[in-house]
Amino acid sequence: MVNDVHVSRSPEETRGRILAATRQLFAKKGRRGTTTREVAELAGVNEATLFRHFGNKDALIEACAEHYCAAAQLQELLPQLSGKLEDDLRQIGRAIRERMDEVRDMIIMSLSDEENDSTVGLAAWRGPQAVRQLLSEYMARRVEAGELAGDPQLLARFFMGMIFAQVIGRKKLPELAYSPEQILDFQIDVFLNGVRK
Amino acid sequence: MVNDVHVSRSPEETRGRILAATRQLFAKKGRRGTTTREVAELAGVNEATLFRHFGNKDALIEACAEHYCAAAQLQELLPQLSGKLEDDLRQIGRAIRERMDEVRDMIIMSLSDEENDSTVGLAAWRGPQAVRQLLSEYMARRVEAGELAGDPQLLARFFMGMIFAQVIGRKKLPELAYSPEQILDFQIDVFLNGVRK
DNA sequence: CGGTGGCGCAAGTAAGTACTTGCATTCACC
DNA sequence: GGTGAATGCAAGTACTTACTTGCGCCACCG
Repeated sequence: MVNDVHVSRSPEETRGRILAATRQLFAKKGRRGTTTREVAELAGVNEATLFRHFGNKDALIEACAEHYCAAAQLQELLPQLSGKLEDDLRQIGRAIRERMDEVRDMIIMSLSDEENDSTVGLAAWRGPQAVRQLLSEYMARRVEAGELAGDPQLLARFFMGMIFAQVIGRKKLPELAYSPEQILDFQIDVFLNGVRK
Repeated sequence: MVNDVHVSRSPEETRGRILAATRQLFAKKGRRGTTTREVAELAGVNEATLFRHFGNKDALIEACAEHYCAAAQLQELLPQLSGKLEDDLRQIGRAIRERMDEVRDMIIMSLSDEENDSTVGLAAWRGPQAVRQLLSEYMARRVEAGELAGDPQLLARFFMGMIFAQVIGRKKLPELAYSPEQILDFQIDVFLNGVRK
């Protein structure tokens, strides 16, 4: 017996562990800063196994981006909204924030990616893009109903930008004494009512 | 004569060219993705010269961060504001946007930096942090004057977040048919008046 | 005019890294 | 119980990269 840790792991599980480790490390150290050895070690597999699964490093990155950047589930959320604007926006905002939190690593990674049209870059932004499209349509409906004013595209972008800034900046700027939910409330409030007394 | 390009360049100029090249490449490819050879080539100097100036790669990065992340000049702007809230905010917003545009590369680089307390990370965020502090104080004054409502810290963070999202997302999301100035106008407008009709 | 300091150039070193290979081991399933 | 697929393991290859070194060239300054 060479290695005791050989306890009935399916190839799918192994694959998943490698992908998880890849995501984790790439987010911290970038595509070139991460070595296949590190990934294998963190995943608890042998480096050779990694290559047997994915062929080469680029394919691993591609698989990782594909795996973690599935289409957004906002589409499922939209039909079941209450109809009350403020509640809707809060639910949408929460969904977007959670989604962005999940792919935060990938987004940051894609920001500093050298090729602008790389697989990672495209995959990481596909989710947000789809969300923005849906959000634009939602805003357009609300504008048409006379509840909002302005260009729906701009409104959607602004709305997502608010959340984006919070998700990205959270780790770098000193912590505020507010929970994410409180901040979301504040954002919705400003978005809807403005700050002028 | 081995190399014709030896025409009276001061050491300071050489140093500056290396720093500029460093910034440019690091922004695109990250700290590990960039090689000293590339930097030297882009700067038009020999690789050995680079090491003679900075010693090693880390010191080069440090010098680069230090060089391009001097304290913000918002402090100079504040005293000469008109006093009219909307105009003030527009001027402040413009200054912040321009400043963030300048250090955008460094910020992105610091986002994906492995060590959270690295020199680069700290230096790149020093500017924004200082700005946020000043902005908080400005907001506090306006709240005290009864012109704004809410926690000044939150207001400042929100304000900067708006601009941050625009600066960062500009290159990745499909272009909008608005100029940066128009978008700033829109942002100020939303910030001040809200979007509810 | 002589020296000194900044630089180019070429070659080299040591370490890291992507990726391969051959073999032993274990587990699942027939 | 035997077979095959998935994996661990160790060693190795070819390449890149940070960094060094020794040398000669040239501009400038006294």
